[in-house]
Amino acid sequence: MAKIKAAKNGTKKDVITKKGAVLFRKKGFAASSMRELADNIGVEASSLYNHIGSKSEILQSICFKVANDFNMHLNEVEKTEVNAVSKLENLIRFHIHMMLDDYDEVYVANHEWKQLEEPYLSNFLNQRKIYEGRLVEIINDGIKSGELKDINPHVAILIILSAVRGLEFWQRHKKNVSTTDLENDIVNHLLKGLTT
Amino acid sequence: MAKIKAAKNGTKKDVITKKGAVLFRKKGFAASSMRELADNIGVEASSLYNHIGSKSEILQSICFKVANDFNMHLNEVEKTEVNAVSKLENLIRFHIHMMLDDYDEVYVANHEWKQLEEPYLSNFLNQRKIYEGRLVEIINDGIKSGELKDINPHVAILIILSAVRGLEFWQRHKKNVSTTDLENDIVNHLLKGLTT
DNA sequence: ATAAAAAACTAATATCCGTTAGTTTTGCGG
DNA sequence: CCGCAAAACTAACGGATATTAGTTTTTTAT
Repeated sequence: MAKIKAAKNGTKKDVITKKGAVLFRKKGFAASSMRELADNIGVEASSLYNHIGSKSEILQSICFKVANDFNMHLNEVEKTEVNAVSKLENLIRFHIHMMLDDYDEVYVANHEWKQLEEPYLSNFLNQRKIYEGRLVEIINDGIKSGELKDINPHVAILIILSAVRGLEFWQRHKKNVSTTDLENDIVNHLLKGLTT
Repeated sequence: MAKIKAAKNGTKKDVITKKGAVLFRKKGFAASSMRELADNIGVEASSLYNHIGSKSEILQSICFKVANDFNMHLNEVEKTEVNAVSKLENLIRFHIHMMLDDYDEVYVANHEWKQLEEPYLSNFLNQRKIYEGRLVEIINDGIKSGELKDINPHVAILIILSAVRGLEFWQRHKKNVSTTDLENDIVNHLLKGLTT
């Protein structure tokens, strides 16, 4: 009946993946059915299989697209020749933008990666481990150069990544604060603290 | 066959709820089956219904027990007559302890509340909103008294709560850092910042 | 020891799930 | 306008799911 409308510069698989990200964010991957996803697109469930291989493949597309975006940006940051604090700030701002711009996809990658099947699960976790290791190295550089306090770099990364992830709760307050204010508040809090 | 062993000072429902928390944390609520939960306990799935009303009820027990623990502690903190920073530090340390001591339950309450059915879902979200509002008030007091920088209190709470939630990723590194060191690092980072 | 209560078991039901097969419709290039 | 490929449809599959009913076993209290 109704055909899947492919947005310009996007395949029909992309449409399914995007709608999947929205649905999986709202209800969770396991609690979302292919019939429900098809309904949201305006098509029968079986029709989806003309474009994708399986339900699991949708989740894979979402998770690895997000992981790749973060990896690519970190590559760029590492190339720049600035001090550690500048790199950190750059990364924090990128994470914030990803969280705000690709909300559904980032949310799903953060929350539903557990539902990935092997070997994708191991692959995903491994990529994350490596990513965090590279961030820890930046913190270590900052400590060596005296820019940063001598704290446990793993703890610092944990706090920074988690704090930014917390933006998933921000959708409610969106109206009251501008994105730039929000960004600056977060960077300031994480780098310079809360107390006077 | 094998009966459910009730731990001393706990009903059999408590045993099911605890095992449910572990299972739901590992696999997610929707992806966990009553048969699998029963297997973990060493019993047939139908036997569980002698002790609980439904699968959903297990999730409710977990989520509202956690919410209640946090509310009760906040009550105590609000009664104390100390400055805002002391209250904040107290709360941060409590969140850390809850995260480390009741890991499975807190994790499930944080991640699986979406699977609650109405009216429990609305009730849970409402409790959370009120809780965060009370935290915001503490931040506001701290700003008024000059203890805290003049930043958006909602953003501050967002960052603090999220950073502490990030401890769910800590289980891997547990071995390398003592709990007290971890606690102090987090409090310091959140209150005093990362830069020198 | 025995009766009552608690909690286990087996078996079954209706529903929903992802996915496949086979068929029909749609839309574009010639 | 025809033919072919893409993509929709209907129907069905086998399997898993939460839950119930009915029965038997186990524990508890007298």
